[in-house]
Amino acid sequence: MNTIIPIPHSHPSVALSQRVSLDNEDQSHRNALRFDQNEHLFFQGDVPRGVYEILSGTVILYKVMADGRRQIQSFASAGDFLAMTFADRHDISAEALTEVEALFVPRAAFDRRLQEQAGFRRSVFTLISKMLQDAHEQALLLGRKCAMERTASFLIFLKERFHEPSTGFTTIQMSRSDIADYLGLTLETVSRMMNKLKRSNVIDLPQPNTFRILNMHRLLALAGEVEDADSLAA
Amino acid sequence: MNTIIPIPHSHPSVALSQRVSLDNEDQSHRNALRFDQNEHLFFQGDVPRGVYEILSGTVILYKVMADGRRQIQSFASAGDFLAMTFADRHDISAEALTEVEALFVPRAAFDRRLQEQAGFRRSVFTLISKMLQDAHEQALLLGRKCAMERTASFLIFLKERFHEPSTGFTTIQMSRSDIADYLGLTLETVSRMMNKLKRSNVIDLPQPNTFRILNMHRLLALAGEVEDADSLAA
DNA sequence: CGGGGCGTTGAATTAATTCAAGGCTCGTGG
DNA sequence: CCACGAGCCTTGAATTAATTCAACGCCCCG
Repeated sequence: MNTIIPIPHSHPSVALSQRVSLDNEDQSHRNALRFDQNEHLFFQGDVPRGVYEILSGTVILYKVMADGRRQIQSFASAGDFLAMTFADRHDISAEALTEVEALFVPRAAFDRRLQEQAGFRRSVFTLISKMLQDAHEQALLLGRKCAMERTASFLIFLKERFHEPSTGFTTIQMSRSDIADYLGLTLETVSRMMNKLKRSNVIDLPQPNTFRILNMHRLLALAGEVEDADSLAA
Repeated sequence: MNTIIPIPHSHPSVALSQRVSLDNEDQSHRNALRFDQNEHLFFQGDVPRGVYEILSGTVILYKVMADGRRQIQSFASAGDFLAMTFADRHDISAEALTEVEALFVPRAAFDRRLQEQAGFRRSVFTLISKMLQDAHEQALLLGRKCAMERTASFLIFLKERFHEPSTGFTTIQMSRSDIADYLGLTLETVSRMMNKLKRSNVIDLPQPNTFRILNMHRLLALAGEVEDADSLAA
């Protein structure tokens, strides 16, 4: 999962061979699909055929450049719709970070629901509004925040999204390399920032993929969300 | 226009006092509005009341952090819809870069058109798809491209959007500071990159705000759009 | 003529990357 | 059962891309 994707734009044959689950499309529309970890739901460059509604698991959406540099756009999980595009090609790839269950809704059926169900249309619009706002927030992070601010912001995001009340901890589902490609940093920098937060007792990080926020106020300040001066960002 | 905005979230009273044009809202719905250069259509934090359809001019959409750092999200011009959000607050501010004419459509009227006109709904969805794709492209630029690649990408974007066939040149409507806040760089770096492109005859830059692409192939390579090795990026 | 706003350029500084080495964990096979 | 290797993660040192700080030039307007 952590290696550079060698094929920026999948050739149709390649894409098909890797997406065995999509064979189900033809058997029955609005089908439940299963994707293994690291399997792709679709590739940048593919022709969109319908919308995926995630039922369980986590998907990463990303873009790659010709030389392999990767930018992860977002993480999608239960309740999210993917590929709600009217473009003739997917501009991003979608890869299962964990095992994923999804509902596939062909474009025509999706269109019909938009037409006929006002409530559905409203919730889709709300979802898209949220996606755009997230994209704005991400642009601010990538364009204007330093490494520590990005990392702190990310940990807050993770907690809001993946916190497990039972243990009080949050599991980091993705590798340092994935985090780096989401935050526009290198994996070494991500590691350094996280361990710096650990050493300064802002977070508890018993394992590389499990953490707990010890000082939320401080973390918010470090994330640049509060008008607080020099905490320990430098 | 180039100074840091001192008020990240406008207080309602402040926002109203600056948006005199909005007084028209109550006189007649679906009203044509005029905004002077540097006037705001709305502020980050305002309650959205409807959608703006740009008829002429250019608008910048941006976010500011508590300490004044600014990230410009996008430029909107004729045909674009702004504030198509279902959130209860604007997450970004919209400022007229030039004199702007816009149509204001109250949210209820916009909803109705969405419900009743399939063609309108489709074109709105297509527009939103495009906005999301642009946001993805921007995230890739901000997260993974170096200063020269960002600058080259921006010049190509400007040309596609603002090229004037009559003169063969493209006018740069915004300041170096605006460009920097769009590209996640400093204004000095933007200036350096542009003049480097000028010195190497990739572009013609007779005035700071007017340019013409002399070597598109080279510029595309520098933008990271082509699998080309070391052009002169460094 | 003077001054403000923008843009350019150089020099010093710094934040983040790159390169390199080593450590931990887990699964597999001897 | 332990050894070994692969895959991640961490950490340090050197390097570099971009920023910061500073000065200056240009152009337009009062």
